[in-house]
Amino acid sequence: MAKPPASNQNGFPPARHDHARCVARALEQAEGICAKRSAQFTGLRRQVLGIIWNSHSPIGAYEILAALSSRERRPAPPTVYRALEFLQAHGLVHRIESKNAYIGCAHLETAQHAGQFLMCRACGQTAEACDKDLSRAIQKLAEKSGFSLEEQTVELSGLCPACKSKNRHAA
Amino acid sequence: MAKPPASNQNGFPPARHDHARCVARALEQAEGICAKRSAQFTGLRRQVLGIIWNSHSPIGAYEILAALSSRERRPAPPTVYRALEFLQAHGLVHRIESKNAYIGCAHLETAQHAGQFLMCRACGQTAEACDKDLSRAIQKLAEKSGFSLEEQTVELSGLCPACKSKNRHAA
DNA sequence: CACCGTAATGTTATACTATAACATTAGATC
DNA sequence: GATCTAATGTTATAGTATAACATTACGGTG
Repeated sequence: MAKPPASNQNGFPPARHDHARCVARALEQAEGICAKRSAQFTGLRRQVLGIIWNSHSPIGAYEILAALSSRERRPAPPTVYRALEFLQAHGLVHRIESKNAYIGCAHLETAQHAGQFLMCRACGQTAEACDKDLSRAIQKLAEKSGFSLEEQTVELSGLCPACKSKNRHAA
Repeated sequence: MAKPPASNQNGFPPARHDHARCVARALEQAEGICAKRSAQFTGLRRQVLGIIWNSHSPIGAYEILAALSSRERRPAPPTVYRALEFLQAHGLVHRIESKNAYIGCAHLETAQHAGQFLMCRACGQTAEACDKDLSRAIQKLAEKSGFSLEEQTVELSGLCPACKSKNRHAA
């Protein structure tokens, strides 16, 4: 059994952690998930997922495109968007609507779920929460409104613990 | 004292309601709010707000631009985006991130607040909620994570009560 | 193994969303 | 009415996303 991913209880990764493990773990899990569904986890898709997992901050489609490019190879936008579509469909990445950007799913063990994101405006690091109480409150609001809930976007912006304390120490 | 805006308890406007009253009320309140802050509620800004309030569905910037255009007058995008910027800054409209679109604020009496939106995927109608329990759950999640919350995006998509019952009768 | 059909990727063009930078006009203040 | 600032106009361009069609790679079948 693989060790759990490096992260504090608060969902934000420690400032210094073995990030290679985060990436390797995500790719492994993705591979397993795709195999189970006989979905093709192709080289391109793996590469894009790797690029996305390169950091814990959401990354834009055109940044991915740039990372994918080299002297010999210069893919066009649809290449990236199609890979993203696949990865999103299988719950391997989430789209951050308020940033037009994409981030790797941090809860691959939880089948199809709507993410709740805590995004630091200073360092960009983004934690994915899966808060029961929050989910329940959303579900209740929907019920109360006679609304049949299908999808949800919950994106919270502010300062992560690390940047908050940095700020405090500064002026 | 003006009558409250037409709406069911669930936040969605009744299928048939005196929509002219919604618009008039929004414009009046906006006028008051701007006056209080000595912000200029110019003709253009009033016109854009009126276009946005023309329906209870979010509207895109370029749709607003089209509505603003005529044979004699054909404004450029910045005209609309600047008006939107002003209206957002004063809490008169909200941006719906997941749709790149804008909707009139339905809670002008509540000073600067983050909206919670219930968006019908069938008819587009969007209700703005201000759910205490949901807000509390979000705040709690932030605290638990040591996160200093500044802004939030909560956008729920699904079927509104009316479309839900229509769907049930069909099929 | 050769064939076929489908899924994936490549390629070109274009649509949609948003802003930078500078010019002009309109309003407030004195 | 001169002057200063806020608002709007104008031109150009950046950034995000998809449509449509061509080609390639892959899995199954005879």
